[in-house]
Amino acid sequence: MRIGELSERTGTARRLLRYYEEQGLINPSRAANGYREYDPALVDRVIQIRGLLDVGLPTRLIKQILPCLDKPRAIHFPDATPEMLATLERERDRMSTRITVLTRNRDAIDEYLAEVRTGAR
Amino acid sequence: MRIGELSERTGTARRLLRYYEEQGLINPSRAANGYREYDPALVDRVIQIRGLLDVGLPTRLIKQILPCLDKPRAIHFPDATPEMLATLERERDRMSTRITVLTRNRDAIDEYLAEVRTGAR
DNA sequence: TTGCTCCTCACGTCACGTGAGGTGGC
DNA sequence: TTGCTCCTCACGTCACGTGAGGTGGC
Repeated sequence: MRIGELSERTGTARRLLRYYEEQGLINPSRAANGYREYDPALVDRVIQIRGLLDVGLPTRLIKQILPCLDKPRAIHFPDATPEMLATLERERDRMSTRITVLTRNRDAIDEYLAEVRTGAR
Repeated sequence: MRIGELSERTGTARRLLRYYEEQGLINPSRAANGYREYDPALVDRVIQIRGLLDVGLPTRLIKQILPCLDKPRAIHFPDATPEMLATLERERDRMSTRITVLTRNRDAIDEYLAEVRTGAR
């Protein structure tokens, strides 16, 4: 598929799809006219990239981590160096912390909204 | 307290505390020698700011939302315009989405780590 | 031709990081 | 004086946003 379709299917700006390519996270081929051609499998990949960026991981790290998270996983076991595993563990813990903080903030806003609604009117 | 202590207590770089001040999110007073003086209540406030930035809210929006989230809440009911409430609702929903995505990613990494550990050695 | 998508620069933005160069208090 | 914290610029970075100016296919 071309960049427009991938953009729609992943909810990601075209500019960013080109940026991720520039950073080496995806590698679309080119049609004869120069248009980028994306494999359908890249839909999931882009969504995953977005998720990891969302966590705060830099593209440099995502580039290293992505192959580990591909399936079938067993094939990629040898790819995982002890350093990579340590990094993943640290990041997983940071993600857990972020989930906690996010949830707390979300609930605070939610509570506030509930109070306003019962309080007013 | 001074900037160093606030930095340590909130896990926030000094540079960022000055940045948040520049953006109008906090307003420390000044000692005679020019040093910033922070009220202890700002510890919670800074943590909350970090949480909201973490969600992806821009400082401009946080500046508007913060007073609504202060306690005691009842006092601030009149502050909440319908527009603000709509904004808060949208952001709360976006936060929920982010929590879901984050949790899914965290679990994917967690699963991978578990598989590697039982698979290897 | 019109209207769509695609392309490549390339500058702007926002929340940061990082240092230079200097001051005040123990 | 030494060593700490604080100060104000001010440039750099990274993941974006936004447009200019141009091309290809229905």
